[in-house]
Amino acid sequence: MGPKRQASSSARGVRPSKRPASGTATPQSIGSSDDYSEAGEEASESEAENLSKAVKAFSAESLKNQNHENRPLWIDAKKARITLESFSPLAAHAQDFLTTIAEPLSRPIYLHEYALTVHSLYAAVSVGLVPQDIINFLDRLSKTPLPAEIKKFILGCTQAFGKVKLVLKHNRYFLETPDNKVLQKLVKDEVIGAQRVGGSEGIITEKAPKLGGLVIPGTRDAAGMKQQPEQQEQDRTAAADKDGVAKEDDIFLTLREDDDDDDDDKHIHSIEIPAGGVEPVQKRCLELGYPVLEEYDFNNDQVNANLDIDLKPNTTIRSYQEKSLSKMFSNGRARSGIIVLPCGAGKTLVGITAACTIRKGIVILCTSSMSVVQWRNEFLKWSNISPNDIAIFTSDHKEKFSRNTGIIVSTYSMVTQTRSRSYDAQKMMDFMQSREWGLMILDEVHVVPASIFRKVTHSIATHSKLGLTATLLREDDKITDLNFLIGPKLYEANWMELADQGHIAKVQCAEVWCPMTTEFYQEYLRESSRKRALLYIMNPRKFQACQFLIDYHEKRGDKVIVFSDNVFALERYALKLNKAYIYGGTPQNERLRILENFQHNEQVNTIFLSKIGDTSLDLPEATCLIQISSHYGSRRQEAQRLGRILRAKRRNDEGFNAFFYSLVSKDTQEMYYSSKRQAFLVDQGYAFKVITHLQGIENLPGLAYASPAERRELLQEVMLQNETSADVEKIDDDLFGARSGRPSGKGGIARRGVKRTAGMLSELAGGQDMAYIEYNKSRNKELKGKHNPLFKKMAREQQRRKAQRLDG
DNA sequence: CAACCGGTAA
DNA sequence: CTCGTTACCGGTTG
Repeated sequence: MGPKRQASSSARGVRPSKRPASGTATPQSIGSSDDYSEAGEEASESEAENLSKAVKAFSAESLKNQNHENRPLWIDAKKARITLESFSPLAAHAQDFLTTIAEPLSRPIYLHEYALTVHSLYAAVSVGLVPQDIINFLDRLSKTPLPAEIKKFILGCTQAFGKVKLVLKHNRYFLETPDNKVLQKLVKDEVIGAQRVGGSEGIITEKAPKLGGLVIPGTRDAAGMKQQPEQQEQDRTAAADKDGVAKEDDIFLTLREDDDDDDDDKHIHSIEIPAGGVEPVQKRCLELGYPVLEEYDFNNDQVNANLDIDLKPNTTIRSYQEKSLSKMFSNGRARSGIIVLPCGAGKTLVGITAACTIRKGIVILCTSSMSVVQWRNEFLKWSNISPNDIAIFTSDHKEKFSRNTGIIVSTYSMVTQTRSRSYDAQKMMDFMQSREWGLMILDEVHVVPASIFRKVTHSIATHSKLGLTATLLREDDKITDLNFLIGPKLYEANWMELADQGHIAKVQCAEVWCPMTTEFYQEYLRESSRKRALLYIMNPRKFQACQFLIDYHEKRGDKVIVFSDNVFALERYALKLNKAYIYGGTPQNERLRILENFQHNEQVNTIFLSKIGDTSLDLPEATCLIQISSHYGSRRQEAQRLGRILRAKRRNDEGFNAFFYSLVSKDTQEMYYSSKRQAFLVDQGYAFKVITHLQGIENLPGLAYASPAERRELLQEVMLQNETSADVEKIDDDLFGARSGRPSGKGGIARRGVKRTAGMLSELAGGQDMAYIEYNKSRNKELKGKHNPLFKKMAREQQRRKAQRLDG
């Protein structure tokens, strides 16, 4: 807030007497903006004066003049926050604009809140907006005159943005700017000056290129309106006419005139930079306040071979996908940046369309080998690319495309491997590093720390980068550098809006409060934090709620997924309810079998998943999701999980077509985490209903843990589980310190015998473990067929897990 | 020899 | 703070 306070006090000194003539009818009586925003601290202003001003300002007459329903914005100058009345007739347009220039904070039903930040403005400028446009637009839509601080803020942080671009032309890097003064300044800088090619004489001046007609495949323009390709260039106009609302175009059109003004006599000044100097120069420019935009003039790239790829003729992309792509390609070049779309909204297709637009060599990086395969399949499904031109590069699959250019799909870990590589992998990496790529698609940007991207961008030369993600947030701050490592956020979709348009499912979210049973709560109060978690997860009332909900939704014909982060709880729940479950230790083929059954077998309507389901598991359609334990306060996980049911669109006629339950034990830590986790979804506009009692739960036949005796037994098991791990922990600390050599499967058992104190208890716990392996079989076996060494294998798995549990 | 499994480090 | 994942290596099998 520091700088902003300063800005406001200096604004008071200057005190602009009049709003700029923006041609609107807002009366001046409302007072200048700084009066308005500083009413609290300006002691000299008398209450009466303020009051009379306010009365005048809000009189029927002046409200009519202000045309206030066409002014849906409230702007808080001090916090740089913008509030949008989403019920306004102009809301749709305003929203497009706001998501471009500001960070959406919270978008519930009626009022949307946005924050103007340095980053958001950077992103806005990088998609081609001019600061004055931003100001004019805000001024046009704001209910009150645009505060001078905001104006100052916008101009202050955008004047240097977007001025400098890094362009790769004919295989050479150029630092490019329309402002010669800026370039002179940069050249004088010692770091940048030392890097440039051609000494002090090397400033190149040329006429700015006219925007070339570019058609993004899959859009309406591509389908038949090729005579007017310019329409595509300005996403604002595109957005305006796409929605079929032609009324309010005047705002956009007036802005556009300013834009097109003197395109003809603009010049571009540039210096050349060697490939090795890109990183230091980029860094230095950032320090100097001139963040470098990366753009790829792929249409004029004669050096790299063209890739033979196009979307299949009958594929059309959805409006928001088009919108996001138009931000990327709006000036006929490819901008690097990040596109944020909810899961199930077709991120892959956006990537594919981008690839079909650029049509050069392409690298795609994913988090798991599963999604590598998926990406390849999607490419074959949506585009006409020849299967020979798209190669997979993972540990167990090392292909090359047959012709001189193509697509490589790989994983982050494959590319950033620092340890020794296998011979084939090394050869493949050499190949990737030896050539130049047109586009690099970075999937699931949010799960990868910035350091990985740094490595990736260092090792592979690419003209442009496109990051894709559903939730651009992490609990740690490893994501912050992304703005400059990949590029600014180009587009962020509003989940609610997509749901309303029927692109993703409408979800009813509920938090179910389960009271702790007295016995469990007693122990909960006594125990330390580590054991507490198990107690509130294994709370019998929660179990019952889970059982009830599964029963209820299965009867409705829903497919139910139950999530539990805690593997112990996962096993216990699944076994008790006789459902199949998948966790990390479940072998690959078994996973597939279970998922297959879940998808097609009428008898299997519920599966239990560990954290494995968050990513890297291609879940079939589910319509109900129950969460019984989760990872502390991770908003990302919550969002990711919700995303798992967004694809479901069956039964569209009803109000909701998907359900999301979060089971929480009342009066425990879980309540706190839960509220933290929900923050993101609430900001996206999801309303969480709290359910304190599930109607009819008492009458459910076969309700588990209905008798005190059963509950006591469960408690005993849980406590035993606790003591086991706790004891081992202590002993480990005493004997070996934090990390001792890890014993392999058999060794673990042998070692257990050595530790006397733990021995007895582990033995007991072990026995119980075995008991539910048996149980488990009964269900998982039905699903998978008779003869199988799987039993042995699973038993081994269990042993291994147990050994690990004992170890750490 | 290719495909697959199990173990380990990160 | 635990869980899950991947790459790589070496061994077995058809």
